[in-house]
Amino acid sequence: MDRRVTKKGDDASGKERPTLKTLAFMTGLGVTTVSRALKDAPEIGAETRRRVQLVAKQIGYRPNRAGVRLRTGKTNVISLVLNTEREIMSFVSDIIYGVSEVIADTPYHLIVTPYSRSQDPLDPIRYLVETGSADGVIISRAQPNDPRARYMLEHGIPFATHGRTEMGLAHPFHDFDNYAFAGEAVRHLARIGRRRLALVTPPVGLTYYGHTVNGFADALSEVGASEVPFNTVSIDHTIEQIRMRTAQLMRRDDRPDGIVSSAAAATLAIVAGIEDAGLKLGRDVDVVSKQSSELLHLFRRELLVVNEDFRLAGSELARAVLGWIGGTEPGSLQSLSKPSEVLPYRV
Amino acid sequence: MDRRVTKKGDDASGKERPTLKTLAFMTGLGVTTVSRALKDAPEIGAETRRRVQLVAKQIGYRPNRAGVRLRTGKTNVISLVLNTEREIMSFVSDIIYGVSEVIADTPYHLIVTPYSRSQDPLDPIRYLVETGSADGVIISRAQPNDPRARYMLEHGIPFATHGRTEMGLAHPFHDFDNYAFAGEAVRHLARIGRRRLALVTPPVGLTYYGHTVNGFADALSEVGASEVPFNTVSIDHTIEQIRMRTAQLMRRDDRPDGIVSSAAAATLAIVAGIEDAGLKLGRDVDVVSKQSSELLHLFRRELLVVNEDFRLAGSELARAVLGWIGGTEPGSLQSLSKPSEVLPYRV
DNA sequence: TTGGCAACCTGTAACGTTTCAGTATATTGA
DNA sequence: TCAATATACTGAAACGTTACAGGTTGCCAA
Repeated sequence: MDRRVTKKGDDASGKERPTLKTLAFMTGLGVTTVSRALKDAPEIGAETRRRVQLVAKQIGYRPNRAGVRLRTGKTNVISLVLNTEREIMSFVSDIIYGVSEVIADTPYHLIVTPYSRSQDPLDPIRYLVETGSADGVIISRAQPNDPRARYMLEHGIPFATHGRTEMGLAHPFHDFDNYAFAGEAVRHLARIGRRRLALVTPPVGLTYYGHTVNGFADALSEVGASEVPFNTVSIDHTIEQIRMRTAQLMRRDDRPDGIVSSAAAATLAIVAGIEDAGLKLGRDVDVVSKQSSELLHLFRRELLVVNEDFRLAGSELARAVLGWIGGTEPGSLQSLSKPSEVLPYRV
Repeated sequence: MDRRVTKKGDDASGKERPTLKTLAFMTGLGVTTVSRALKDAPEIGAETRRRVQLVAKQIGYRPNRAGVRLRTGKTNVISLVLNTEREIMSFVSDIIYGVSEVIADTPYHLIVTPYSRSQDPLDPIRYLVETGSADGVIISRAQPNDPRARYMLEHGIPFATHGRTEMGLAHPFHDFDNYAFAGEAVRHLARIGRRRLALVTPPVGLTYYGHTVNGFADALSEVGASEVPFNTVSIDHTIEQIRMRTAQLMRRDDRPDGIVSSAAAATLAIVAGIEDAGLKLGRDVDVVSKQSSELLHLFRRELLVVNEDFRLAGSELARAVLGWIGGTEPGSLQSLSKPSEVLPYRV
């Protein structure tokens, strides 16, 4: 079955989508000349160039992606690789929009490549590399020793990671300064008189787990507060688990009077746990939490929040991959975003 | 610049990605035969077919997308078109995962095509159709008279809408039964003694605005309760606006004792507004809200919720587009999902 | 024996693009 | 004046795939 409705020939009539051949016919030039004229090649006369570009614009010529891709191998695709189970909800939408903003006026398309719990996180990456499905890749949940980053470096495909790695290899990344966040959180709690602090960590194994834990520990000793260990949960646990274990913790005699939480969803559970234990937020205990949308202050006005902007992260990551694809030194495409101040309830 | 690192020739050695030519060389057959053997064409001998398929699997042959696309026009791409400003956060992530689940074991890729406030919603659709960038499209925020659906029908590109249209034209859709939701909500409120009800509607202009309003009105007269008009906001308004106007409403003498909310984010604002007015949820007023993740019960235990499953919506929409692409009658690819019961706080 | 036919396989062309290796014309240098 | 050279353009080939229009072989009926 031939997909064409009518035979086109060289006549350039009809409603078919224009190709280089159409342009060549209309301008009376060769296909090669047209192709080069459109990309401002120097060996094409200035007038010819303008003429071709004018006609191209007039008839709305758009290069055929399949043609380009087949010939050059360039896909004009950026792939965002996401974990279907563990990714934070607002992260997904914000980062997509952030990426979109940046690639909107480029020829790039964004494809979303998900993988699930059951799979090796390397699987989708291998697929992308082996099939050459993308010119660049964005991954999240970076690990200190990240096999995905290593694999992509080995195979020479440009990528950017959300979060840093610690492999001594330079690659683009964007990260939120979680060391600073945890530190600020501790200092703020200390400032309002809290001395016994607990931390609800990021998932063990991700790089920013370490950053957060270190920021927390360093600030603790700086302000002379003490830590109440709370290693039984991380923000990757379910709402129910976090809630239950927080309640357990808060019923103990040596319970904390301040908690630092690395994610908004976990914070909802933490607060529920606190209240399950019959305690009151703001009186018996204060909680500082990261959030990426303005919801926590509506939830409990007593919550102390620090904002992390995922849309910004998306934009930065997109800029970074595009930069690398465009030939910029990967080591220079790294950015770290500083946390906002700890914000108390605004009336 | 030629992208190939080494000249391949016909020798099938090296680390290049295998093509039909490679397979042809290895099996000693012609390229055409290999191509047909892989798609189980009847004019290929049974043994040859098995042999080719075996070799193909062994060396991990994967058809080149650009080749197929160029030759056949088939992109193997589904595009999800999203509004960057107005889309509900959890909607984006859940629907993406829902779609992904379905296309995971197909050759399809998912591309996300966003558009913003400033643009005509038809723009991205036109782009997709004109450039032939996708085999199928999923759109959200369906309107009774939806120019996007009309355009795609006219241009013969398969699509599915999240929400129904009312143009008398058959096309695939998935929708949540918001008429039933609003009705159930009203009946539940009546059952617990609420008589003066207000509705926070979906965005005016979307089809499900009408469904919701009608379900609300019909149930009101069924149970003999009265409506407190609250037309100054919809769930597309900002948190601040909803909060402020809810507070205003709740300070009036004729304030409602029951509110039905069409979205979780709006509900947070509504509750804040209620409390701003010095009233207490569950005592002075009850609120029934739709939600798509389990957060509202953590927020205020007194909230009454109905769950809407966006991941399911994503799966259904994907199945629908794929069905249409596969030749199924579009009119038969329609589904409506019934709301859960109104759930009070679970201990 | 021969013609016909089924079963199985093959080469060529085309999709739209870019690159390579030119060609034709005008311009320059001596 | 003639050759060398720069300028402006061109055709053919190739990327990997599929559709079309054959080609060979073997077998059977006449």
